[in-house]
Amino acid sequence: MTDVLNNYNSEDKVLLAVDCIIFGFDQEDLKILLVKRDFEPEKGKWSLIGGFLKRTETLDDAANRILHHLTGIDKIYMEQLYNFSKVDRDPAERTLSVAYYALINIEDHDKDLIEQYSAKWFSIDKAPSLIFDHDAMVNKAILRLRRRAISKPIGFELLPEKFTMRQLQKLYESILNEKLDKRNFINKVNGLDVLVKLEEKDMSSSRKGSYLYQFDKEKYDRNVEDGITFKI
Amino acid sequence: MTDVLNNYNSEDKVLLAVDCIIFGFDQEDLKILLVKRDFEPEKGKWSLIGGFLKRTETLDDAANRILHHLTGIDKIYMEQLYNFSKVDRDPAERTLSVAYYALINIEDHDKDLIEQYSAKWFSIDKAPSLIFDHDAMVNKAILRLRRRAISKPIGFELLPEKFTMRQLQKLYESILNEKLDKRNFINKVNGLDVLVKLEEKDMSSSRKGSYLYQFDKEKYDRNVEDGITFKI
DNA sequence: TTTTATTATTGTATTATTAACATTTATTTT
DNA sequence: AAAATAAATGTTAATAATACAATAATAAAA
Repeated sequence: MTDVLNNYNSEDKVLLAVDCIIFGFDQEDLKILLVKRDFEPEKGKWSLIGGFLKRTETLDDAANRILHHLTGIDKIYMEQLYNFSKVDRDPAERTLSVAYYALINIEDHDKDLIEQYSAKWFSIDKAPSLIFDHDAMVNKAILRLRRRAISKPIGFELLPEKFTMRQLQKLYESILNEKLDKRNFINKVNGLDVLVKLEEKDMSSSRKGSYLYQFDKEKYDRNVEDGITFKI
Repeated sequence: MTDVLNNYNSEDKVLLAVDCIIFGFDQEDLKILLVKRDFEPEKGKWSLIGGFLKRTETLDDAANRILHHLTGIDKIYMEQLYNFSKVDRDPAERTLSVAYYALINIEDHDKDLIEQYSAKWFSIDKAPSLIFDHDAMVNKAILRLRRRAISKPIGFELLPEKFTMRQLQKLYESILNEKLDKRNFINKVNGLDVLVKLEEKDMSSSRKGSYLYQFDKEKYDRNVEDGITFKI
């Protein structure tokens, strides 16, 4: 690159990390996926799944590549969260990090495979403290997740294909970190008209059994567009 | 830095730009501040106010430094918007850009000084098309601004210290890009209990004159905390 | 001084949404 | 047959949002 085309030459270049906050849900708790870091600095400590941006890829690409490389998880939808840029956030070298977050259904992904990569699921409130500013990243991601959960129905990503109302409610309760009223929750969800009630019942939780529901992608897209609120 | 301390050495480094979407309001239109780019590539075209991150500063610092350097505007609150990372977004060299946005009161800042730096205010819908992906940045910023405007009262930043209800309504109408009902707007705003009504009147707009209002910072902080909605 | 023109100010009735709240039903186990 | 368990269901009250138009204050013009 010559000086004729640009005068960027005197500008500083930096390392750009991408760190992923992967949320999962196991019918009880909201969880995040962490890895034991296998290189210096902070080798051996728990951290978010992360890596470095390559010159030839977008941040979205990098996030997916890194997640795949460290967990085997493939092609999930991640959303950019924030750029963390404290000058000494990584003691080894000036590095900025772009945090990404995603929601996945724990069951959809091979647990053994994930553990084999030495990644591990932790309940949000039982997670170890993390390297660098990763705790701050997780906190920010939780806030974002909460805002998202009340502006549109979440569930597609975190629940199995078929789920009970109770499961959906538990998911919401763990995201919002508060108890919700059963009847109001169901009324609200039904009002959104994005679910189909199946004939099928889930018998695992009670004698009576509870109906299973499914998201209806078409209805979802038709009805959810304009930022409905889900405050319950 | 030695290999013992880290193994980042083989990682790519990139240029990181910071581009600022500066919103202003002149009692009529929502505006953005643009500059004529004075270096290659795309020299002479209109662009957002931008520059490069230095190794020794945070992104927030860089945004403020760049804004100050190009417009003389100092120490305003800017918020990080998004990191734009298309591989060929800058044809000259692999560069990512972190967009920041801010709201300022046009009158508060020396217009001549700003123009002297060859920066210029443009109404949102009359702005020229911009270099690279800057139009996409502006669009994203407008969406963010809209969401912010309905989740908490905006005005502090964009209006003069004393303003009329009509001005505040005009501001909202230009952000949301829709007509609002006078009476409902006023009722809603008064319901928030963040303004103080002054004795003083603004006589410039009518024979009757209209009362001036001021934001009450304390009330604002007390009442606005928990994400009230401003949907009107 | 009266009239006219202009913009500001104000309130109510209706509708929609949210919140609070407890009983009955289906089924299996004892 | 009784007991135990979790699921399913609806109403009322409170609050918030919306639609809507007449009156008041003043300066300028006649």
